[in-house]
Amino acid sequence: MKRDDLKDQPCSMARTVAVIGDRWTLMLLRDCFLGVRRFDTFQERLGISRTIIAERLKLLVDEGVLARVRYQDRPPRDEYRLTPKGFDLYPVVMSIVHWGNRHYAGEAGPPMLHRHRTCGHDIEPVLTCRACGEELRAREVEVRPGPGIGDEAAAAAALPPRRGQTG
Amino acid sequence: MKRDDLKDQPCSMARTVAVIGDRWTLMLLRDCFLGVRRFDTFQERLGISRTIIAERLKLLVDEGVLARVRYQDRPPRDEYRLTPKGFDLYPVVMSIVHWGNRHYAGEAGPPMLHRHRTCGHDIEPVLTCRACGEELRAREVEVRPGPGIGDEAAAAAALPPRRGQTG
DNA sequence: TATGTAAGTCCAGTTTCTGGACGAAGTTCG
DNA sequence: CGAACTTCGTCCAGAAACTGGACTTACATA
Repeated sequence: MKRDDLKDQPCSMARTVAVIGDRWTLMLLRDCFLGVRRFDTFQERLGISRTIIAERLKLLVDEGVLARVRYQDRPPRDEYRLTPKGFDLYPVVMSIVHWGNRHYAGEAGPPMLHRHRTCGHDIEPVLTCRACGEELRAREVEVRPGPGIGDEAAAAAALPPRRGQTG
Repeated sequence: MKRDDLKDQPCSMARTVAVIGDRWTLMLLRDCFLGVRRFDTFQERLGISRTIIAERLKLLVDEGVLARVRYQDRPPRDEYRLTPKGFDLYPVVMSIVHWGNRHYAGEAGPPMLHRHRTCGHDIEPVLTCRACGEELRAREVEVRPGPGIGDEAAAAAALPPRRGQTG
């Protein structure tokens, strides 16, 4: 398996990971949700090679996660903005942040605080089922091959033998 | 910025990404939630170098995401199981899968289906606020430096100038 | 004794990532 | 005008990570 092969796997996790499953891409997305839009701001905040910034931003634009928008003409300057598809990544980003808060905050507490404007409380995010509103727990979720799995061989290989929670 | 520097950043996203922000680590976690526990099963399903499998599993064990548990003595054999800390990653994994289902499912539909045993419905996961139960949207979340940010310089650098949604 | 299984380690070649210099296209300053 | 500045990148050579495949360990079975 190579990096690009992930895109072609009959697995939504693999396909997503092919796009955003990379240290710097995830850090770029964090900054996008914090309102960063310009190349140099990304570069200064991350402190990594401009090559990588350019390459990752290009990938995210190609995938429709970010849009390159001209914000002035003379001289021509573009900025990078989250598309609706990009905004859909908010649960991913927020879940990652929350896990870090829970397991890697020091004595003092979390480095950043999140407040829900609509209710005024500090946020503890919970992943719930749209249908019943209950919190989703791995053990209460049943996974099975779906219509997009491909052929029977793929379906057979999708789940490991004799067990199953998620995927 | 190098890979290991992420661990020391005053940012929960960076600290989490330092542990799980890697293509193969994320794919390993997918398999863990599907019930895979053995080295060779991971290797066969992912089709990548055994070196990488060993290295990533070791990292996850060192970080307390997986536990290495002996399941037979003669010959000695260990398996890898999610710890409670590892199970806490379920929202991360499920959010990633859901984004893939939403944006990368083909005509036929998603490759895998998830059913909520407790209510019987196919799952659409939603990230909600524990306090008010509403769906979390980036624009309704206010971010500010918290107690664990470190010094004032860190707090000033945490948010980009003049904007802010998440982090 | 030969073969098989589970869980790794080791190695040399390839690919990717890195920091730092450089380029392009326009504006502003003196 | 000409020099310096801005913003957004590209280019390069060295460093690091990833790759497939062979090898190792420690038992079991035939």
